[in-house]
Amino acid sequence: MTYYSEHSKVWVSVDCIVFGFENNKLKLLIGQRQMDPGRGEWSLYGGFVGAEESLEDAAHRVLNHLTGMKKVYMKQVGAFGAIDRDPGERVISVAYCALINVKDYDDKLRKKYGLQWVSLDALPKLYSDHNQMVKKAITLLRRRINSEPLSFNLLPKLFTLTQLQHVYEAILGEEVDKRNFRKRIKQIDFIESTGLIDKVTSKRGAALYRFNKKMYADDPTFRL
Amino acid sequence: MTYYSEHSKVWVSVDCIVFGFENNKLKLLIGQRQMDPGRGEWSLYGGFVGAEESLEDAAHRVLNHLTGMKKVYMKQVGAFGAIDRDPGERVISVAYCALINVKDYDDKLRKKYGLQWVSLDALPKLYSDHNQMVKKAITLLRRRINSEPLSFNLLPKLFTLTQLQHVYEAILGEEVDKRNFRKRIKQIDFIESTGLIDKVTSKRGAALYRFNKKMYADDPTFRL
DNA sequence: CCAAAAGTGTTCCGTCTACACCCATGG
DNA sequence: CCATGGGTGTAGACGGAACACTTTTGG
Repeated sequence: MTYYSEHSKVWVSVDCIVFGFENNKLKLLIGQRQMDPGRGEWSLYGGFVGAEESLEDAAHRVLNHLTGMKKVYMKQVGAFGAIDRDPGERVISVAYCALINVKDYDDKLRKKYGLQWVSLDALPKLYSDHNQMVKKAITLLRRRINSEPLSFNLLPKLFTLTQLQHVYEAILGEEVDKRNFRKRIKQIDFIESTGLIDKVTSKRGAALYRFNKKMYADDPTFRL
Repeated sequence: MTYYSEHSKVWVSVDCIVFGFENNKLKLLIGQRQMDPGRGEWSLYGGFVGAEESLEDAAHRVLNHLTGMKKVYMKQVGAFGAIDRDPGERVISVAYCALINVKDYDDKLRKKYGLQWVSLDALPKLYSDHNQMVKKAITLLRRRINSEPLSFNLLPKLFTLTQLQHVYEAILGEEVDKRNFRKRIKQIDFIESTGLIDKVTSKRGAALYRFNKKMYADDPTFRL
């Protein structure tokens, strides 16, 4: 197959931009590089794409390796291919954005890999072009949060409306009016009230809601 | 650098999704593959990414080679990396979307490469996953046309409001109210009327407008 | 003189926004 | 009993959508 062999191959990696939500803040999972080049620098977690796996598979493999979690929401952010983006060799990287519920994530695994949840407003300089990747991921999140049910991925299965509102505020970076927010939520029938009451976060108790996936699949219309 | 060499490299290509606007229709530039695998199938035009060029550079190189045009509007659509997406070898491809003014494109070059402008509603089955790429590109276009000044790339420097409206209708796939459209355009100060009149497309004559790039750069706010 | 495209305002309706007070309970 | 977070409605502003006729001129 000489047609292909005239051309050169390159390394391709995936980098995972893992967002979580904690203390009413949007957080990013980063670690310090254990290898050269860039040993010690803050970095997203990534991995090379194998010869026998798709980009999506590679991204899920890396994330699963890190967190033990499967079926996580992931979306491609884009391919990053500047020649010298990696200080070692020429590597093209495809960034993927994942949204996880921090509570579902085994903290022992987090510590095992030396990873940290860092608040987005306090994000340090990251390795290579990883800051760019994060920036693009946030732009995408902001653009999509009003037309796709993303936010539930950052919350437990059962959540209160106040929690949900805080997720929106964290992603949009601005405050939201409580009454207007709840008014709109009520019009969305796949966000349904379970009869349950959460007594942990408030004395009075707050109604617990959940995202009805099937109902959404039947009529995937979402406008917030 | 054993850290890298443990992993396998892959071929990476770019594919250009070239949109044009003609006869009030959005058109796509495609050709028939001249090489195996897939010889004779309709296809986007692509090329391998060289060891010494960035993804953007590769996309521009391919487009420039095809059309002779430089400084064309291009935007990354995404990376496509299913294992068997290319029937020959494992190739990961990054799709780029370009918007060009058909009139600026030398038709001799088009014929030289055997390319055709095909209306989007009559798009044939394309090679590999190219239909998916096109679909994603259109989704992106639709989403962005109201928040970014894309449409001017499909028109000559001077254009009439009716032409501009037709571009919107072609991209959105639905009719637009003339009076409402013009009302909104008037509020955008970087779409400015030159004093000129176009007598080609109408007997009465229509005012020619242009996109003032500098004015937009000063205040890049765009809401249509 | 007529066909063909350019150009022009107003009204209505629905949506978004701003805004303040009572409720229930644990400590 | 009080501090804390949960829960509720309305009025006014704004923006988008619907809608029809006059103008110009080349052929």
